[in-house]
Amino acid sequence: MAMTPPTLPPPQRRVESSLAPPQPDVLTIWIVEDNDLLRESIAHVLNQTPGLCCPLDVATCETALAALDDGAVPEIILLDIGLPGMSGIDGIAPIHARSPSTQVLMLTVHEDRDNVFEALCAGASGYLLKPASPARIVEAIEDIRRGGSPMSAQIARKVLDMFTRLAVPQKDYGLSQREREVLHLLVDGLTQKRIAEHLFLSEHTINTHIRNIYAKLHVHSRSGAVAKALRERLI
Amino acid sequence: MAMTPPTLPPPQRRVESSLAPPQPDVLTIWIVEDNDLLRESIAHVLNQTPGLCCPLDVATCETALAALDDGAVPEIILLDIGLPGMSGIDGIAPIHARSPSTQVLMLTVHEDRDNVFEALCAGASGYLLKPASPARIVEAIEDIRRGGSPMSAQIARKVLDMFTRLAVPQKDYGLSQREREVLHLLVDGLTQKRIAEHLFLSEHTINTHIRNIYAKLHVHSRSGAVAKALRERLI
DNA sequence: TAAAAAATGGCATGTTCATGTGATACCGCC
DNA sequence: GGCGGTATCACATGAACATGCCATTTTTTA
Repeated sequence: MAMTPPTLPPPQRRVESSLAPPQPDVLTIWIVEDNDLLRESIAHVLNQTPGLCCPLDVATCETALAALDDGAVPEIILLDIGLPGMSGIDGIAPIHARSPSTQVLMLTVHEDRDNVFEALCAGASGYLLKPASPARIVEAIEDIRRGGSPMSAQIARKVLDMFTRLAVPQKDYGLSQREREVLHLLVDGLTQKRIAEHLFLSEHTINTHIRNIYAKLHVHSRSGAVAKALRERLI
Repeated sequence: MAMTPPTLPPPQRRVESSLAPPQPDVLTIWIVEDNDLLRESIAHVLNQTPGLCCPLDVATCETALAALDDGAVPEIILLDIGLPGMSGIDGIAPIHARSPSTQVLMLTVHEDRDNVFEALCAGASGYLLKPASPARIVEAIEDIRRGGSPMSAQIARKVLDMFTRLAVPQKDYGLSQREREVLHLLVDGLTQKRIAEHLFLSEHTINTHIRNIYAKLHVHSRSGAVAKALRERLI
């Protein structure tokens, strides 16, 4: 089991107040992994690496969440996907709810593409295959520190596919600059009068623009224009 | 300049009809790169690698498109981002228009994140930093062959961010079944009257439903309801 | 430089909408 | 049995909208 006390002393002060010289840019990393050996070995690797620090390693999401509730804010959490109780995937959202700045790096045995992908969708910053060499672990953490998301090419393709599927063909209806502007305000729900006020124009002018937008988009109502604008990302 | 004849003989038959023993799963790769030395050196690497074959290397997109027009279908095209004339990014769409199955691997000198990202959005399958070691080149191509998208962790994060930004939280406004039905028809641009006809109900009833929808979504107009429905995927 | 496109403004009219204020009826549930 | 939610229907009214038809000015483009 995890050797974590039910309640933690404020952990983020531990680095600064420890015996070691103050390290302003030491990365605080937690590990959530139910395999005790693996967890402790990773923790050891991290604590041996200059610039990294692993003050907390636990076996369940619930324990880690409790620690977050006590006010600790790690930069990174290594989170096993296949945990007993609350799974790693389910743990991502509550972690981010408690500490939005914390980046979550998933740990997974096999490159289970669906699970990894789901984790990334849930907000994970990347993943690490275990067992990973110490070098690979540190490399992944460095990737994250530099604002990257370590993942295999296969997973990257999956994310990319999902992304480009959402990217709509982008038709061009020949809207002018002004018309796009008015359309944007239409989508925001403004009335003709409000749009006129907002753009310092006559209400009649806006009316004309709206007509032209309708003609170009082949619609006959605000709803139609708004729907088309949002669906085809014209705004 | 590129040493490519204006018109090509059907290139995809060259492998099978060559002196070498037939290789059913040889990958055909083209290179589009204006640096002659680099291009030829990559071509050399590819042709030296068992299972890979580079029958065409050219200096401009236009030349490659002409070759595609002649009916050649490479599995992969290595495409420089910074080409004179038509840029690599602009070349992706016409390439896919001519040969949808061809995967495009971008070549770029510096990890110009915006350009690379744009290329991926335009349909590229990954990218390769140049100069790349022969091993790295072959590795990237193998990634693609296995259905992956080689990219750095930084770029992966960018794609991931863009993707998760599109994934909306999915709030629940407590809409009833009927209300969702009406909302859907609203999004489709129907008037109250039409909706009433469509559902065999009184116009008054639809009016009431619309009011209730407005109240639950906290909006005061059709446009507002439509915008919220589309933006938050309520439909 | 002439034509085309965009931006601005106006008047008029019938239509549709948003909202206030009702009513009746059904259904699940504590 | 009563209470809350849903679904249905009704009348009324001022506001907003869609559309027809028109004119002037500026900017862009051929």
